[in-house]
Amino acid sequence: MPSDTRRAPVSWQAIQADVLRRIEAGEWPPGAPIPNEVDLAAEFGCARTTVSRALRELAATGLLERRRKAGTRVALHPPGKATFEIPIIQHEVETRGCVYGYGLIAREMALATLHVRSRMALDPDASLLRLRALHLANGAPYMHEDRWVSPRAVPEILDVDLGRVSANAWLVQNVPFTQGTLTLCAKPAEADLAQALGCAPGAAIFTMERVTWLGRTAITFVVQSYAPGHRVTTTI
Amino acid sequence: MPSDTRRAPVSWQAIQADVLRRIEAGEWPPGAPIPNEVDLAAEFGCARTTVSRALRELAATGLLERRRKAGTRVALHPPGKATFEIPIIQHEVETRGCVYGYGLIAREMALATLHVRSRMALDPDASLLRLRALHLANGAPYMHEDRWVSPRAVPEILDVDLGRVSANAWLVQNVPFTQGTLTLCAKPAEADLAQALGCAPGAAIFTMERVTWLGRTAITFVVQSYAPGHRVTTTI
DNA sequence: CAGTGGTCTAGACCACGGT
DNA sequence: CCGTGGTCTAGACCACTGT
Repeated sequence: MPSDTRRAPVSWQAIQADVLRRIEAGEWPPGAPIPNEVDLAAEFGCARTTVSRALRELAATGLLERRRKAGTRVALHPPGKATFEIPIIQHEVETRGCVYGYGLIAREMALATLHVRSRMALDPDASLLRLRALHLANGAPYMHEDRWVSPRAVPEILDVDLGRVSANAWLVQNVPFTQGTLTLCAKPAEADLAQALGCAPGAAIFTMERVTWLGRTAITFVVQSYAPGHRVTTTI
Repeated sequence: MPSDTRRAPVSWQAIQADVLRRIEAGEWPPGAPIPNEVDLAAEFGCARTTVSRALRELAATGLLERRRKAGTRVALHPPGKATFEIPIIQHEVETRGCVYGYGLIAREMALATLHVRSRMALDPDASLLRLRALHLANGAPYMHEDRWVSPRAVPEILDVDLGRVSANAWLVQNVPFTQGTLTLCAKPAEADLAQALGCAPGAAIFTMERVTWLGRTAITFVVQSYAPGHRVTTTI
């Protein structure tokens, strides 16, 4: 009976981890070339495909730079891309162990302002659904939301009872989006925003502005203003 | 002579684009299951591996949800992950068409505060290099940086002339990092920060706090406070 | 149990881009 | 030119999980 000469398969995660280890250990310093895929495959005793898979993600995150013929190098400028998830507010609040609450402040049809039109790439006569709402954590103001929705993109929203379900939640469950733009900044609280959030006028407010698109049609533009002290944490 | 029956290879990008198109078109609405890999491979006339590759990235971005046996569905909560690159300040300023400037305000060895120690996982007696610096755009304050560097992790930095090269730039070009934590928030400007940035005390300041790690060793902790009006834009 | 995604293989061809 | 990464294939086995 012949001996079973098959190796245990080598996982791409294992290779990735080992490459990371060598970089951390200084074995492959920034800027240094690393062996090509064929050699690495031989060293690890696996198919080249597997090495490729392992290195692809490292290159995607920017830790490695790959060019045909030139080979693969440890990036000289570890570019550090940060990713963070756009939260579903209710989940976010409940994750912090608080009771979530929601209140609709205003609902109206309105002509888009110039600023909104430019962000959503709309015609000058575009009429949008404008919503202002407050999200609560344990009854305290958590985030104020000023939202514009295009009924042309999402006609169904006109029939939704947005006093009960937040536009955020409804859109998330009913309209997929394929692209989005997110802008982060700090703003002083305007008088009415300060009143809604229950903070002093001029307080430093963390603000997220978001436009989401389905193909080439803008679905919604929203300015979310968080109560003072809000922090967003992500991993690089 | 037999006719050449080979098909042109089907690229995973093409499959990915087509899947996206169907989702955008509403053919596969949120929550709906999509055909399994074998069926899709048959439909596209390619190997299952190629379909897998196409769908993997869509699942990674959260547009699709995949579970063994249950199959693949269009995500009900398109979670929207935003990614943005940690900028090299000089590049960022120059990209905006401004002349970059840099000034070191203070350089000292100091015991880490409790806050810094906890963020960097340091011993109570850890002595760190503390730097305060100002980055300028066209001579105007652009960003104030309060940085702590661990000489244990990066002893070479003690010999660098940080009056000429910013710690940011030096670290980026000389020390790779494998992990990092980024916190974003809005803060009112303290008196000395307001003076450094040339703004009113209490102004809303966009702040990024960052800790970077090489393996399990914290390299640096930095609080970057941007001049009022700063905005960060990313794509989802 | 059985269907589905996850992964690995060995081989092949191609595209890019230094030399 | 020709080395390197990028990709596709056809087949196989495995891991997870809903039924």
